[in-house]
Amino acid sequence: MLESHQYLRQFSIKPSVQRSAVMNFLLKNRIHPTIDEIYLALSPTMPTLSKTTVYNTLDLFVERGAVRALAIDEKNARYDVDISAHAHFLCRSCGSIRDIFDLKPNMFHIPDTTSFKIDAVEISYFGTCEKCKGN
Amino acid sequence: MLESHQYLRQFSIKPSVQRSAVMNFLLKNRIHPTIDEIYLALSPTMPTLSKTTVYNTLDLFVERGAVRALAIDEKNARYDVDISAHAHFLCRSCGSIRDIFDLKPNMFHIPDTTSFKIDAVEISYFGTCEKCKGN
DNA sequence: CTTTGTGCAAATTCTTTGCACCAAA
DNA sequence: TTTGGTGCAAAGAATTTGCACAAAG
Repeated sequence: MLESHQYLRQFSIKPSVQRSAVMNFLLKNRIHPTIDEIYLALSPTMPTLSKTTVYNTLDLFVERGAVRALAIDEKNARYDVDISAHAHFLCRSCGSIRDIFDLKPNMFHIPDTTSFKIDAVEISYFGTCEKCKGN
Repeated sequence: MLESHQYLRQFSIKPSVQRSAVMNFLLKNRIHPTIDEIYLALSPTMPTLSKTTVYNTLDLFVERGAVRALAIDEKNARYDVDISAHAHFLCRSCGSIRDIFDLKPNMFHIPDTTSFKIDAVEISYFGTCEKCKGN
């Protein structure tokens, strides 16, 4: 939890008990969780935690560049602490998301456009994960 | 409108007045519209049209492969009649979406994975469009 | 007739907002 | 104190569901 505390400072985020707990969860659980998953995971040990705070916290994290908000899941917002260039795979059946690191770096290249300005790329794959394939 | 009628048959979709109107709108307005935009555009000339029907219709179109549902916009579902391989650009400021066709075809290549099964790719760019750049 | 499609209203789900209280500097 | 953070309850927005009626074959 101390790690999370320090980690937040790197992004000029003032650590609070709640913020450190959320960041700690993100760092230890690389599952691209939804707001609800984060809330449900933390509320047992932090009974006073509110979902509003989880929303506020992640908005702040995204604004400060500490986490990426993913657009891959139409249903819920998903968050990723890994801000390096990589793609994602969403299982349509169970909704789990996994990282895809082994792509050519040029896939994440941002095209040079004169008319409009691109500042981010997101590469998403969809399909069925190994667990769901069997069913 | 007759075109839309024929177009739907290609995807084994039984044309109804509503379905043809929705498909006609999609074919003539390549703006990756939301459900609401489609509904608002059609309801003046089809006063009895309901939003439920627009939802049902697009679910059917997606299921039959006649349109693609885009995950690029966190707020609303967006639909694209162009099912060829291409990427999208979302303007964070005004929410407009434009097509990006000039990408290397290998960007849309689906990686061979043994464990899980990929069936679709989506490449999304984010930034500011020319109109919004000025403001 | 029988099956399929449509549309209303209600319900659900996710997210945002307003505001009062708490905590840290 | 004063500023910023938290959390409750209510509001808002997008989507889904249940069901009755209409249309098509």
